[in-house]
Amino acid sequence: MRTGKGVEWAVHTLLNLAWLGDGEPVPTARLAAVHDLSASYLNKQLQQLVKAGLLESVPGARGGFRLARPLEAVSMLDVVLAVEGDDPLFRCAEIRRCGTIGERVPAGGFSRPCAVNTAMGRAELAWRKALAAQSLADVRAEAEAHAPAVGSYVRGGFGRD
Amino acid sequence: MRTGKGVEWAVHTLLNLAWLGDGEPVPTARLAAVHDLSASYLNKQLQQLVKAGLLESVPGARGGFRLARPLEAVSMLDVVLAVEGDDPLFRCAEIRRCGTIGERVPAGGFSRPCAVNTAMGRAELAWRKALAAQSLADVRAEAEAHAPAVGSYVRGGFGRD
DNA sequence: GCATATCTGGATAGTAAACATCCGGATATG
DNA sequence: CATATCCGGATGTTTACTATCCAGATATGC
Repeated sequence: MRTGKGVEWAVHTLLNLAWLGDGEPVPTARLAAVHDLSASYLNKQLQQLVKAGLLESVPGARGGFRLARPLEAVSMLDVVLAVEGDDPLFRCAEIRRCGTIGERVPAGGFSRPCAVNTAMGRAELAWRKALAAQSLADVRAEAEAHAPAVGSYVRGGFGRD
Repeated sequence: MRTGKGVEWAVHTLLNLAWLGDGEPVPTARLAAVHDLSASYLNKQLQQLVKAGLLESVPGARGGFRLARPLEAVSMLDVVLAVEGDDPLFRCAEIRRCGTIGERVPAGGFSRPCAVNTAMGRAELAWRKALAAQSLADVRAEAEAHAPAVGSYVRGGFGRD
């Protein structure tokens, strides 16, 4: 059980766009080149970010993607939900009611909640809260704190992270 | 991204064994029958629980599985780690250093930590703490709180949940 | 208007992981 | 010895993830 690469791709790409600074749209091909990613596939992830309102896309020549909001206004949870969807980490299959012996609940349902599902849900809520508490600006700040040599960022050629 | 069914199977099976009460080992076939699960596959999950020290197995005729410790001493995290392994939810592919443009780190590595990985790791820690804070006894209590009719539990034929 | 560059979305294919079954070997019961 | 069961490896099935490709729409610049 683990998150897909899309999350990593998306966060780094959003940070790259912020580093670039100007509001000029950047095409997928250049964003992909920064980290040697598949342009076609990265594009699919970016489309998800557009749908979620984190990016704006500009079609046509000289088009591309640009941030829809500042990094301060984007949480890690926003990115994860945009890329992975908002399905729960734990999907309760309700096996408790499928038994040949245990409780029989009419197909309609209307039973009390499954305690296992509730417990897993509490943990997922903690995960989401922790993700929501961290903005991309925080992540950028942390990355920079480890890299005091700000001058080493390659502007125009893209920095790293 | 989601947890496998093994977690749900394992938790319900552990609760079933606790409801049974006596220390007699219960064979996989009966445990599987309670929830209409595949006996062969459930057995694989139970083997993981044995390795993790949550269950004891008894080979031979009249053999089966029994709890290795009381529910109070087993956390939801114990079960999740036993079944799913302790790989991180987010696996950092270190794409930040793979770029043709960005930072070049000698293959040896020795760079500062990836801030994206750190942020995701914090969220996972919150998830694990929330799981560790809930014991199977808590889950059982919550299930029973919703089902005041204790007498409805089918002893000998297994209750539900 | 036209050639070019780019996003959009669907179709498709490849790969990895999860899910599930089967079987031979070991162990214990009676 | 016949039976019941756990154990672990081999194998097959299904699902999700990863990745590619192409036709269509849109915008730029000449």
